[in-house]
Amino acid sequence: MTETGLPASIEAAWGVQRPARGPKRALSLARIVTAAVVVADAEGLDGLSMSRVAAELGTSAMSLYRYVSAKDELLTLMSDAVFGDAAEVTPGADWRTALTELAWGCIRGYRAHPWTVRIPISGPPVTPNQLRWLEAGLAALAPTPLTAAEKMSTLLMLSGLARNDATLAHDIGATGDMMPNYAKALRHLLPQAEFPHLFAMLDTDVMTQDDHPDVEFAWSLDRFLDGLAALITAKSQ
Amino acid sequence: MTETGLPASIEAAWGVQRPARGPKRALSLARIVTAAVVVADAEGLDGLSMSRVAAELGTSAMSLYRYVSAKDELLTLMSDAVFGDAAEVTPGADWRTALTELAWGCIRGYRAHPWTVRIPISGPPVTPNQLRWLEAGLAALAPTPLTAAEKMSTLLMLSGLARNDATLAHDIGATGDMMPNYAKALRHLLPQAEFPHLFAMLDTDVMTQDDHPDVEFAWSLDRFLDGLAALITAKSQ
DNA sequence: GCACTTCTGTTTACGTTATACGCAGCTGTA
DNA sequence: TACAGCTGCGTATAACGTAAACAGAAGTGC
Repeated sequence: MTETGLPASIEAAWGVQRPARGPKRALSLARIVTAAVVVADAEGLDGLSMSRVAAELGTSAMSLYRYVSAKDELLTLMSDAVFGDAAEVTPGADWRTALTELAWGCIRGYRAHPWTVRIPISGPPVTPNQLRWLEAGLAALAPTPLTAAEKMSTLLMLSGLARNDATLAHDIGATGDMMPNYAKALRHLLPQAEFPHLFAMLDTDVMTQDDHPDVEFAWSLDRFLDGLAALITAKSQ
Repeated sequence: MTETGLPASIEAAWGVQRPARGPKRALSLARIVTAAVVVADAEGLDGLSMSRVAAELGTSAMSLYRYVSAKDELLTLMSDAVFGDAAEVTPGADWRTALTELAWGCIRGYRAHPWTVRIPISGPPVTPNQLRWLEAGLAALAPTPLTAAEKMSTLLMLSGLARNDATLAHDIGATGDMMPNYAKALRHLLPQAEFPHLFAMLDTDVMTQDDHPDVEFAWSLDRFLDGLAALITAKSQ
């Protein structure tokens, strides 16, 4: 904790240096975070232990605590690192295409590093890439007649939409191979009288045959943006 | 694992009995789950250990493994227990009010037991209350011209919306007391030149003064339902 | 009524985890 | 040059989930 009330590692991520006394530092926060991302990519979030990350860097687990005061902080920084290029928007785009690009930027990060969704959100956004994404979203919404609160709600919902899609793709899709079994299990277990619509759904190939996940997210995103567009045009009159 | 390929505890939740040999069972799955919910309510998900749940019931930790083969299964059942009354819809309601009620049913569960959002989704829905909720949603959407895939996408998005709202309310709202500090911290840390819109947002009271969370969710929900209504009327011609 | 089987709760133990503590040495400043 | 403070590192600790083995209880078949 420092003057800002934020953990020192977060400040370090923003480039705040600490007084340089003592021996040269053997590691850096950036190296630790990238090593942790490598481990998580290879072995998942369950395989990510401080020892494992330290082994990747050739040091001991406790050395990392010189840079990060708890594992949660490392997770927060890992989560931020994943969204390095999620905030890039083609300049001059209207709000709808800009928001679409921002949403797909999130999806890109989630698809590349699916473990990200398992990291608990530990508070309001404070890391550089997260705030860059927020800034880009606010810039895109600046010309619209939405109130400040509505802009924030819009962006919170947008990122939540992406996170939700990634969660489903990761956790349900992981067991996607047993989807045929899934339908069979439901048919055995459910009392058909109480679940008529669900039984009808099992007969279609919707449950077993998964669409390309991008199609599903694009659909959800378009529903939301349609609703938002309706509000914007209504307020523009 | 049994014939359905599902864990025995899940089948037990559906009322499948096992052959009754050996001593009388001292506990029941339902008692274990409710005890675990009590513990999680009191001490959060981090404070929920098998020993802690067992202590709540006056037995030892290993006893629980006669009913649940892993902690994850217990978590799944806890998550299901929270949504006991989320699937209740006033009969005869049109699709929009029915979906609204279903969404608020989720929110009710999340608000009462915020730790639910931290439980990872371990697969497609298989527990009774989750499937009841799904069935109610499919029933509400039955009169609409949406395709089967679109109905599923709609309900997946609806539950994701609620989950997202709960996640934000829980993780960000937990640190809500330090929200004034948050704005101050950002002002200190961010380079203003790169974050003009965010700085402007900090001057409003949107970041610090949090609305009643229900307002925010209602807004998000209405945006989505507006977009869905547009699609439905377009398809109805 | 009795052996056998099956299921019960419990005990013990193991492997991992995050991380608190303490030490020895390096380095920038006075 | 002295020293204060920070460095990396090894060790130690407490808690966790759960595998394996065990003694006893309750049904089943003869």
